[in-house]
Amino acid sequence: MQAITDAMSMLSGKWKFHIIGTLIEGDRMGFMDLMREVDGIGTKMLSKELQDLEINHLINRIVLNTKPVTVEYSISEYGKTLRPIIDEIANWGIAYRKSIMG
Amino acid sequence: MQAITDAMSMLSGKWKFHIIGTLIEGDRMGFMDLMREVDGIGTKMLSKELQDLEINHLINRIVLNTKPVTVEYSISEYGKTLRPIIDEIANWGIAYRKSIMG
DNA sequence: ACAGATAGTTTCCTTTTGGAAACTACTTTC
DNA sequence: GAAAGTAGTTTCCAAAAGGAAACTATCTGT
Repeated sequence: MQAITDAMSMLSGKWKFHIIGTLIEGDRMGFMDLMREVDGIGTKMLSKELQDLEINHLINRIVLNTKPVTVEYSISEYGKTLRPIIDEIANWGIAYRKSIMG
Repeated sequence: MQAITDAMSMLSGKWKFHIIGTLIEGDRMGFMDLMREVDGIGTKMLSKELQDLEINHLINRIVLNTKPVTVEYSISEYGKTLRPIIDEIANWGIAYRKSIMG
C-alpha cells in the first residue's frame, strides 16, 4: 500500500486529475485555455497546481516569445503514463452516474 | 471531467484508497485488524472513513454477537468494482518508486 | 480486582486546502 | 489613452481535514 501513498502524493488536491485529464485530451494549452476548460477553478489554484505538476515532471511548461507573452502547457511523456488511472477513474464515475440515474 | 468529480467525491481523503485496498486483498477484518494494517491511521480517522465508505455502499459492516463484541468489515460487491482503479494507482506508484531508485 | 482486548466517540488543537478579490506587468487593438 | 487580453502573484480569510489523547462501555482471563 506504500505505492498508493507514493502515487497519491503527486495527485492529491481538488484539481490535479482534472488538469491532467484536460491536458491529456487537448494538447498544448495556455493558462487561459485551462481556466476555461477546468470548470470553477481560480487563478491562484490553477497556478499552484500547475507548478506542482511541473515540479513532478508530469507536465511541460514553455514560455513563448509572443507579443502578449503566452505559455504553453502540455502533458509530458511521463504524465501520459497516468492515462490508465485517469481512464479508470472516469469510467468508474460514468458507471456510477448511470447506476444512480437509470 | 464531471465523471472524475463524481468518483473522487467518494474517494477523497488521506486513507480511503488504503482502506479499500486492504479490504480488497484481505476479506473480513475487524476494526483492530484494520488499525494494524493501515499504517499510521488513528481510531478517529479510521472510524470516520469507514462510516463514509459504508454510507456509499463500498463496504459492508456487520456486528457479530460475540463476547467482546466484534465487527466485521468487508468490501462490498460494488466496492470490488474499484479494483481496476486501485490496481492502476498501485502499479503506477510501484513504477514510480523503481524509476527514482534504479 | 485489575489488565487487556473488543470498538469506537469526543474534545481540543494544528495544519492544510481552497477561494475571492485586488494587484502587477506587458502588449495590442480601438 | 482606455479597454482588453496575455499570465500570473499576493493578501486575507474561512472551511475542511487530520492527529493526539482521553474517555466510554463491554467482556475475558488471571
